[in-house]
Amino acid sequence: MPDSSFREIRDLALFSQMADENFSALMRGAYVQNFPAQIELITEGDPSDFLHVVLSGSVDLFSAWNDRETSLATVRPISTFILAATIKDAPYLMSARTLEKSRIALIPSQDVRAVFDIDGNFARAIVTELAQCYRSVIKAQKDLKLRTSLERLANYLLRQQRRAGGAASFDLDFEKRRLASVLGMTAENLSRAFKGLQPYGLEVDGTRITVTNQAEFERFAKPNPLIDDGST
Amino acid sequence: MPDSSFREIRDLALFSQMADENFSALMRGAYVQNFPAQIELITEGDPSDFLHVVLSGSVDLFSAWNDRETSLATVRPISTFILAATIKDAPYLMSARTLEKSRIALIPSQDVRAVFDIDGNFARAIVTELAQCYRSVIKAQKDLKLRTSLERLANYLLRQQRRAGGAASFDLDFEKRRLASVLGMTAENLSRAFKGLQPYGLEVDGTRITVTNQAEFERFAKPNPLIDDGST
DNA sequence: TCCCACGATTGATAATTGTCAAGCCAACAA
DNA sequence: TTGTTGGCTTGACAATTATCAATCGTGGGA
Repeated sequence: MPDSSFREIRDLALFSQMADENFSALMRGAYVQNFPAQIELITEGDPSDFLHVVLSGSVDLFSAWNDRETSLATVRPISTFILAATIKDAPYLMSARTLEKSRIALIPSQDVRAVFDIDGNFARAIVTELAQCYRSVIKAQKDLKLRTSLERLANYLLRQQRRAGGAASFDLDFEKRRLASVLGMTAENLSRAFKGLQPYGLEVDGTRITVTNQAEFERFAKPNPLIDDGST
Repeated sequence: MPDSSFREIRDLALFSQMADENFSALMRGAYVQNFPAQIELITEGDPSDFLHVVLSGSVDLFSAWNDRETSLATVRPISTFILAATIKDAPYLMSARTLEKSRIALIPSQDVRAVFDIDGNFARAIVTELAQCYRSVIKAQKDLKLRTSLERLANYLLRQQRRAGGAASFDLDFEKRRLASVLGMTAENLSRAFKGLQPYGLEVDGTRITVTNQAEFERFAKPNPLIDDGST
């Protein structure tokens, strides 16, 4: 594994506090690979052989049942995914595919579990990471169960606006069909939802979004830190 | 804290492997309390002062937004809740209320975090617990996004049937209005959903459920271990 | 015993969301 | 340039789900 990737991973909160020798042990069995877009990295139900770290690009976590499919999350650099499956030595609950050309580090799950057993700092870092993940999913759950699709879209846009720096105009960071899936609706419905938000101060031009009336838009969206704040 | 409660808690996977002295330290600040039914134990948004352990009775975890409310989970003995908030020292994402007369142990979050920092076994146990919780929520998410309400109900009934021992007849373990909320639908819809499942081999008499045609019912429900299995 | 409270059910209706088919448009390759 | 592809949009329609109002039934409490 090249030194630069090594450094990037070491700097992750998950790995930064562990003992040098344990980190080295983890990296010995690890390797970095470049994947083109639209490659299925893992398939739900498979045993969790590797902990994955997205170094560049982006990865879609999705799941299918009975001919239906839904996106559950997007993983962006630098972060890991399927940590829970790795720790529990349980099958993946989600499939993963690259959204674009991506560089991914693969760390054998076995090694992760072994180091987890002997390195308290690593174990504690994992706790923090898992607690964070858990709370994110709970928020997503509340978003889904408490809001209509129009409200989910409005709040998604506010979150995206904030991530993009807070300006009135910003770009969507992925294609609308996937956004629809993430928000739990069809692409057609998303299209109509964008229209439905215009009366509340939204303008859409392709992938370019402009909030023309921030106050009115927020009055409609009613964002809530216990659902929409990424940090807590 | 009475010895019996002490023992029950000690036997939980979360606490069973930690050092005696650390467990004692945790228990010193803890106390057990009896609550009547319908008491709000915690409120979302509040700081997480205590890790809760349900010793008897049951607790509903729910959340509200914009005058709507939804049940996210039910906690039954013997298990803990709001572990993630405690660990992260972050506000509760859900409110909790007793569904019936319940005995709850309260362990100061501060103590939990302190012991977590010094006891590797405790930290590892927390990881396992959090990973389990995380995967449960992911399954719930998939259930919500991939299935219609009829399908969610059918699969819920199959899970409940299994929990109850697998016999064709079994009882619902809580009132229908709450079941509706858990399944993400209205009580009226649930009522109709029960009717809608009759053609697939289901009989309902009040709280008594009978699967009259197991094969046909499962053919409709299409249960999937990656959504419906509690263990993995 | 009767009455009340409360959850469950039902019917009527409306809102929301999904499905299907067609058309639009920009990107891209021949 | 032309043709093709794929994503996005639109319209018409159907299915699903929610809302509102009324009723039913059961289990306490007076």
